[in-house]
Amino acid sequence: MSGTAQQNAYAYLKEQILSGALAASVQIRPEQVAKAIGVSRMPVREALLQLHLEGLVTFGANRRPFVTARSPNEIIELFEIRVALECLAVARAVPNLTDSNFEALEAQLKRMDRVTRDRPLWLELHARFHEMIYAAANMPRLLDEIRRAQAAIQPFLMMYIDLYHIPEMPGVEHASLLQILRKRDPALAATALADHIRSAASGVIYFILSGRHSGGAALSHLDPTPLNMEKR
Amino acid sequence: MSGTAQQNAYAYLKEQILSGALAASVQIRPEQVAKAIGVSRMPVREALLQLHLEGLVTFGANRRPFVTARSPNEIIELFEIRVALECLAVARAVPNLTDSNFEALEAQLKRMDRVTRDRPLWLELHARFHEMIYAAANMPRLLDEIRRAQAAIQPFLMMYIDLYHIPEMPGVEHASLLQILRKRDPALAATALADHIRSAASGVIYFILSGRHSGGAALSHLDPTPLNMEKR
DNA sequence: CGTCCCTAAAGTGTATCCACTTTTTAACGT
DNA sequence: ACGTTAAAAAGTGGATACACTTTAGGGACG
Repeated sequence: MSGTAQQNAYAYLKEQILSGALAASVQIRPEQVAKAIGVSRMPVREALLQLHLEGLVTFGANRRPFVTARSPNEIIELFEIRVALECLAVARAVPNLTDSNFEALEAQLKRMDRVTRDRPLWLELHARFHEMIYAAANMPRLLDEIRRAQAAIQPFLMMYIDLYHIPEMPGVEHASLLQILRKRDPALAATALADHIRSAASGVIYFILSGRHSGGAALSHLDPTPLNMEKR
Repeated sequence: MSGTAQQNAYAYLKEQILSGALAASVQIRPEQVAKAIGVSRMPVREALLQLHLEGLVTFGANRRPFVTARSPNEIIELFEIRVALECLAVARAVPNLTDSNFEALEAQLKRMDRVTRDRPLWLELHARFHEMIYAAANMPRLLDEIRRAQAAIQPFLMMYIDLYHIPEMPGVEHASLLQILRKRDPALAATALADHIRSAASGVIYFILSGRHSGGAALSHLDPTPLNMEKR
């Protein structure tokens, strides 16, 4: 409810999409959204453009906006992009990590372990944990790209941990990752991180292929039902 | 002059920026642009948003749009991102390359060699040459990301080859890259490509640090002179 | 001569309106 | 009953208008 109308529209739509409230392939009706948050179509339009460029919204025939539907292949692709980018980031970060960085990372892990209910919060903390590492690489543009790739996958991560209650039995995996980072060996760190991401990837991808994802978000091959239920 | 006003505005601004006609750090005046191409501020606004998300435009204090100024560090960073992404792409592409793909690539190289004057055209053909390789990876999203990173660097490449007349004495480097790809060894291909990109990178970065870049595009530490010269 | 304030100019965000396109509905003839 | 087409409804892109913000100038005053 703060800031410009455009930011509101953007935040609203992004939340709806990332949380899975707006399922994949669903048509977005700018007018409806506009009415819902009390602005005109224009800021919604711009928010949609922005989301489009971030890959969360697709314009179908005749510029009608849909929630982007991702094929399993595209998700695999996004994970591979993440591996490439994040390995670069961690390799560059590792020589720069200070002791106080490690303290902060440990603290963040503890914070994550304390959260066992609130899955979105855990995901948020988890994303921050990784960003804290990458930040040491001093490559802001790279961080942007990583965030973009991450956002494109998030709805699926959300569904995945939501279904399997995964907030990770007190984060052994992350703790051991941290141990490896302490060795400050770029190649080793990159390998470990690649494994880490790929293990998450395989879980998510298996989950998606198994078709267990609910109405939350859907994949491209699922029915592209329109959003509005009134008057028909 | 075709398509929607927004596309025109986008194409116009992008051309101006990529060609270096609009120097870095220069303030963009939506109204001026609008008048210049005969549309209202609105499509220009959206084009700016789009360019912003592609990294070519930055919004300064109070949302005033500027041509993005890149520090030498950011350019280095972008090249490293390219290395990461394009190595992934080539590694995945190499096993899929067919004989007809190689024929097409050879043909493209010949086309490039024939162009010695028209630098922008050469750059265009060169970009396509690389894309032809990556296309075989069957990773469209990755291709997008590569294009984005590529576009962010292009103004500097343009200035660089423009100054040094580089359209490459008949492309030995690319020919030898192609020879390596023929071996269809992903790791080898990735290494070769990394070298290839880094060699371009070091040329561009040296050129930038040497301060020989003209008024075309400027770096962040250079004077942020406004664009409009009328009425002041 | 410098500094503060006040006004004017330029910019930005966005609501509204209109022109044009696409899609749906309805009607009609076969 | 079906397909075809005409009319209506719903969208979309874009121009204009307006409210609000920021920037720049220009005195008035110290």
